[in-house]
Amino acid sequence: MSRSTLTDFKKKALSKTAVNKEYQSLAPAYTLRKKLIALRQKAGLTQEQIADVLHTQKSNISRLENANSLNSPKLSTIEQYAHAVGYDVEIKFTPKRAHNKALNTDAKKHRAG
Amino acid sequence: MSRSTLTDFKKKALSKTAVNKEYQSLAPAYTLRKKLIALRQKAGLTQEQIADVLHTQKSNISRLENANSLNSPKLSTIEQYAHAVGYDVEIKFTPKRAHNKALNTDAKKHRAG
DNA sequence: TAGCAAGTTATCAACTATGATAACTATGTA
DNA sequence: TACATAGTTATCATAGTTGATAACTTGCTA
Repeated sequence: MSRSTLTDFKKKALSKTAVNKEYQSLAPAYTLRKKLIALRQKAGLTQEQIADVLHTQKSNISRLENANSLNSPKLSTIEQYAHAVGYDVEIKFTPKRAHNKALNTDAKKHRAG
Repeated sequence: MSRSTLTDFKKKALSKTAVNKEYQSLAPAYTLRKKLIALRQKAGLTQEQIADVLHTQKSNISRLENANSLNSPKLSTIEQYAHAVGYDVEIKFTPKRAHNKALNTDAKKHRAG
């Protein structure tokens, strides 16, 4: 296992230009969901507890935190989740980084896990 | 007229807890749209030019920048817009500020127009 | 006046995120 | 073993965003 699977996934994802575009939008989604989970655990809440606060179901919270990344949540959904955990949401715009160069993580001897 | 209308709106909005919740979500939406417009103008692009890049229509761009604030865009939509203008999107979570206190703008002798 | 560019608003169809329910896995505990 | 908790996944209906077209306003220019 290890990283050959991930490498293959990247190659496939980058093979087509259209898919490449979608792949690029995966990174922010990933970091978002990791942030959501981190905030919730930091608040010491379960998915079900957040679901109760937001008057929804724990399955929906799970989907938001851990989706296929094929869907993109609404901004209001993120805000509601954030409020339930005690945070406000701010959208920051940073100058766009280089294109596909940034994806050559494997060539950099993979320092990060 | 002048600000009595706005005051009434706030009172109405704050009268019910449910509506209060929606009202609070207006501020982030406002700042977001202002940011979007600022970024576009900074890039020297028109709504139609962005629409072309994203393969959509200028009316949709206008709606995104200047909606009733009754709708909440998808995160991917914001990201696509940002990319068209040369920016990446990052979602920041800041500890939630105080609740309704911040809404007592009228009591502060309304310094802003 | 006419014409053009930029942006807004309204409308409807198509797409998709969300709400809700249920069944499932994994873990811990008695 | 049984039971409970936490989280995941699948499914469908509903709600809401987006796509697309058209008509409109405003400002600028000839």
